[in-house]
Amino acid sequence: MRDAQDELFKALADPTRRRVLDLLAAHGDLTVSELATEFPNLVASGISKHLMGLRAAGLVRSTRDGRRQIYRLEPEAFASALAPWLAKYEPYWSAALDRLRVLADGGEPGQND
Amino acid sequence: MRDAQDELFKALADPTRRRVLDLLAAHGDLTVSELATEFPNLVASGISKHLMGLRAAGLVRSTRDGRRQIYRLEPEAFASALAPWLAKYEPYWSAALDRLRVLADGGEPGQND
DNA sequence: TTAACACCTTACCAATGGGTAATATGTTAC
DNA sequence: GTAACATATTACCCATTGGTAAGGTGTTAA
Repeated sequence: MRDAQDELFKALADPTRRRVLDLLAAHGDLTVSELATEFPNLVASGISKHLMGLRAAGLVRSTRDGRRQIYRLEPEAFASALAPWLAKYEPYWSAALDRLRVLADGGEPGQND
Repeated sequence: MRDAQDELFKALADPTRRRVLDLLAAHGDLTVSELATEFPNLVASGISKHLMGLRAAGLVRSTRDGRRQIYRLEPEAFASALAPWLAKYEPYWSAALDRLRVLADGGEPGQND
């Protein structure tokens, strides 16, 4: 685990892991099985491996509940790895983000993507 | 080029490419040779390959000046791929970014990282 | 205590990716 | 025109990675 920023972007490189993070960000706590139902084209051990990766990167944390393992986002680690990089590029993304927010205010409510 | 967001995060996964983007964001226009001097442990064709990758992802653009190739950031593509993802996680990073900004105001001036 | 369950771990495979070396292409300088 | 230059392209190597399959560990239920 050399650099947190490195770990973060390596974790974000895979669409499955990004989706896992999305789900955890949206729903809070989720078990492995609950996550697995969102990836029907993937075998259980595949999910597990991705979760291990995210845990190794410090982006998620897991606790045990009986025979189930509950995963949740680790917001501080996530944010503290991301923020310095974001700060460098703020002039580039801030305007685009503002435009998105305006669209979201005027448009139909619901999930964005 | 299936998804712009996918291309973006795949491009950001490599530290060399992130550094190239950093340099372009900081200095504006740079030739391949100028970029190459920042990576003494890398052979010229290696840089070229990374630049091709960034160009394929639409994150940089290149123009010709005689026998030199000038690369620059493509801010709109960069921002428009990043913004929707950022919006989803805004609650997570915004506080950390605020803290960074406060530190930057009170601390010594210079490059952040 | 035995069976089903939830998840992890390991072994293995094919594909991708970052790196170099060598070769091509186009451009300025001589 | 020929040589040096700047960059791109190709071929190749090795490490990493995403995926599956199979087996292991601990836990609840019967």
